[in-house]
Amino acid sequence: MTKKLLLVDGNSIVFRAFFAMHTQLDRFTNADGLHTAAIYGFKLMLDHILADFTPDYALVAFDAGKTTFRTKKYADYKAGRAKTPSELSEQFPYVRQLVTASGMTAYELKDYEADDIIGTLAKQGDAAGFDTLVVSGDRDLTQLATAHTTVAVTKKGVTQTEHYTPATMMEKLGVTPEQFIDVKALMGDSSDNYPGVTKIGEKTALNLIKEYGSLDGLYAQVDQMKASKRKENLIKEKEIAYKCQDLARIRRDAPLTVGLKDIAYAGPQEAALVDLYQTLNFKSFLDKMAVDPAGEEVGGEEEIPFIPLTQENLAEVAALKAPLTLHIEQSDPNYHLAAVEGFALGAAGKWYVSTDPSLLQADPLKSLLEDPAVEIDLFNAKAHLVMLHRLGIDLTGIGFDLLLASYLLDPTLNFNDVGELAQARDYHQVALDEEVYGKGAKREIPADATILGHHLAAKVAAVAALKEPLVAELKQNEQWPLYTEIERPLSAVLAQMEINGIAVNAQTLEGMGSKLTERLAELEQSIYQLAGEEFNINSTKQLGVILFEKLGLKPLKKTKTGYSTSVAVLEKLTGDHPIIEQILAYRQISKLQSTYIKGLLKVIHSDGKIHTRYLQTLTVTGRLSSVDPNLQNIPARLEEGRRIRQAFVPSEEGWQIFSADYSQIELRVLAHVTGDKNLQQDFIDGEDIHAATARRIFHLLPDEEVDPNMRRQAKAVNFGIVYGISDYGLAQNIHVTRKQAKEFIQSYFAEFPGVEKYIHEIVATARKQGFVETLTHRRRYLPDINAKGFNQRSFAERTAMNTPIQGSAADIIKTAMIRMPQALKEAGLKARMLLQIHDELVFEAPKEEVAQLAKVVAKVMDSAMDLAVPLKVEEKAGATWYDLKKLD
DNA sequence: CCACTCACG
DNA sequence: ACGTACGTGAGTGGT
Repeated sequence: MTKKLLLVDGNSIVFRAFFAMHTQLDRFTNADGLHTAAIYGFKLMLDHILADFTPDYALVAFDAGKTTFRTKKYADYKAGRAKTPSELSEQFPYVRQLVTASGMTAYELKDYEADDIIGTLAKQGDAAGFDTLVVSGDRDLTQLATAHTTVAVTKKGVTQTEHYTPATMMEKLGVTPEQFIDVKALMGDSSDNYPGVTKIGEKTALNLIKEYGSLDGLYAQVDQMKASKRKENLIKEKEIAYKCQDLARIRRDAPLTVGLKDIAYAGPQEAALVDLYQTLNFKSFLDKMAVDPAGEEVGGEEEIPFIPLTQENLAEVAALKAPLTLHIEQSDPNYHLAAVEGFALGAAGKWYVSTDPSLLQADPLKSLLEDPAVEIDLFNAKAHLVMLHRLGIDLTGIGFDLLLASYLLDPTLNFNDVGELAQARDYHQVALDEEVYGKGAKREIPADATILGHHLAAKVAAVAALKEPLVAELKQNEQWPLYTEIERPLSAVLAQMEINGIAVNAQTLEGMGSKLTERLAELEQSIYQLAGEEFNINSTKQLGVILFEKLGLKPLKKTKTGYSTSVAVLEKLTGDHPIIEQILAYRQISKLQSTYIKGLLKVIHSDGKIHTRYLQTLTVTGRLSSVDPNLQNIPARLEEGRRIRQAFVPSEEGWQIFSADYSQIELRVLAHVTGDKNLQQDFIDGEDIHAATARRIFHLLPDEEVDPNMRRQAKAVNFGIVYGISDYGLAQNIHVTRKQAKEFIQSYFAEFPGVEKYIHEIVATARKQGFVETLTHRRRYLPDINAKGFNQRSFAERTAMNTPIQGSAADIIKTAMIRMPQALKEAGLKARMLLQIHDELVFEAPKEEVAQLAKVVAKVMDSAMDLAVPLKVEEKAGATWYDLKKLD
């Protein structure tokens, strides 16, 4: 058997682990206040690799200190680096202990970096005929790849890696590992503070090395290059290039004091590991070793005890002391249709479990669930509200919703199951649904009632166990009011809207469908004729071949996998060939047919209505999303698609559809949060906001008219501001040069200085605290705000800007929604709220109620939050969702 | 299971 | 020097 050698770049992996777990920094400390997140992440990664690779020899290399032979040669190398935060540096000694306790050698060498230790040993490994795996968070190490050395670079997180061999490097970058050094020589490395050649980035560097083979090859022929700024730079900075080459090259001959024979992998040293885990308070790793935090042996996966609930002992639940914890297991994520597989309920460690939903409907259990004074804790309140409603039970006293709480603490984490969430929180007494039920088509409820019983009991136990820490975190984040006053009451409002559903006329849809089928057939024939052959028009791959190879049209844009055939591309080709128009029409109609006609017909329930599900814990900004079906993207912009809305009708005779939408809510929020006086004044004056913006940025005189093109451009600038502006993006959008776009933006900032100031401040805030917040303290972490990749960092910066705007607008409409049912009731209205589409609420109401409804709804929406500018609501009513006409 | 395209705010 | 607008869900084709 070939021997296997594992070489780990300790420093870079620990850094990665630290930043990957940065948002959870506070959760990972031991009893002495030592931060442990990076140690934890490092261990996860190590276990992953060891399980995967099973080495015979293993070493983890660390950097020895600030000075190395590189800094001695070049004073600037790695200069200007931010100091390692103390939360991280304090963890390194433990990482080394962990390495040793894991049976591996930890090693550092004066004057050398970890890279050089690894490079040297990898070379020795190759010479000895070993298979070597190098693991690092740094892509520079890919230069070490050979036929027998693979380099694994961590991707997002720590446990996912991307493997580089000479072959995959050639495929991905088009250069050999050796050539990669020369690429670095030209492009430099900003994090290590060596510049490379001016104006040469990764793309250009790769192309040059591909063309000339090497740095030497390039300079041998540099005189023959055609005259250009780049040529000048290359010649002028030849010395720099070679210096950078020297810095980038990892040494393969470092004077190591260990050799392969010294670094045999010894396997985990249990006693040392247990000791260390106890110091660090790593409960989950102790669990895995079947040792409790005090050092006592426990039976690894302890099953949670439960009491089978039956008709006979049902009365016992009346004696349970609130708060109760409840979990109902669904057969399917769609709780409007799912069957109840079983449920668990109890308090203080006493868990009753049953598979018989009729027990829920029997007293005393039913009364308990319907008693507003009895607090019920659970995971996903809305699902429980809907399912219990189907059983005729009106759940009232919701206390703690684990799913909702977790979402508010970090909306980027998405959990579908108690087990996933619990494990992420280091609670390991509950299995994943996937482990118990299997996944996909193989999913099955275990026939053994005891297995199911333990699993459901484990779920309620987990909800109960996680309540206190999550509540504490919400309070610490100033998010408790957001939870109790917005999200928790909202879940009941949403449940009611979903239960209401919206009536859809299937005949109307079918009628439209047959017309569309005819038109599709015509278009299809005409496209085949123009193409000269039959093909699948829906296949972008086949379409690309027809357009760009057979018909010789110009491929204007590429995607990862081939030619782009998106609308933007096709529109530019209109006029070059008659087939283009036909394809655009085909696309439009086929979208309507498959997504909206067929798609909606499939999801009409037996009551003739569509019952969507709003996902309350999905988006990172705080908006809702809608699934099964998505009722937030029913066509509106184009007339042909808009007609789909004719099928959405009131559910009762003599009723109408009524809709109220916030006008320009995001720009109003912008005016509020930036405090910009000019923007605020424009809203207070109540003018057309895009026209007002145009007046300002184009410096129009008071008597000059705003022409439609100016207004259009100003509107695009306004959108751009909300999205986190860039000249490039704006230029793309309104088809002007980047220079012009830049001028528009500068002019905008000159007119709205408060907005410019806000943008700088919010980015600085994000950098400092690691997250941004909305008006209600809804939070989003932005770990990439300090990323070294320009793209990653820029994206985080735009997000820092956009999230408070989009998220605060979501806060406002959510507040209005919560107050709506009460307001309708007090006004004695029968109207029902049916849909929310981000800035719009859709209702159905008796025709004679509409005028009064308009007043009530406007008042609730206007006054939802007190901003520095007025909120404006536009209202419409009509016989169907299509026929809405403005009121007033 | 991912990439592409396109529907919405 | 880098190379994009922010946030979503669904249908289809192709591996």
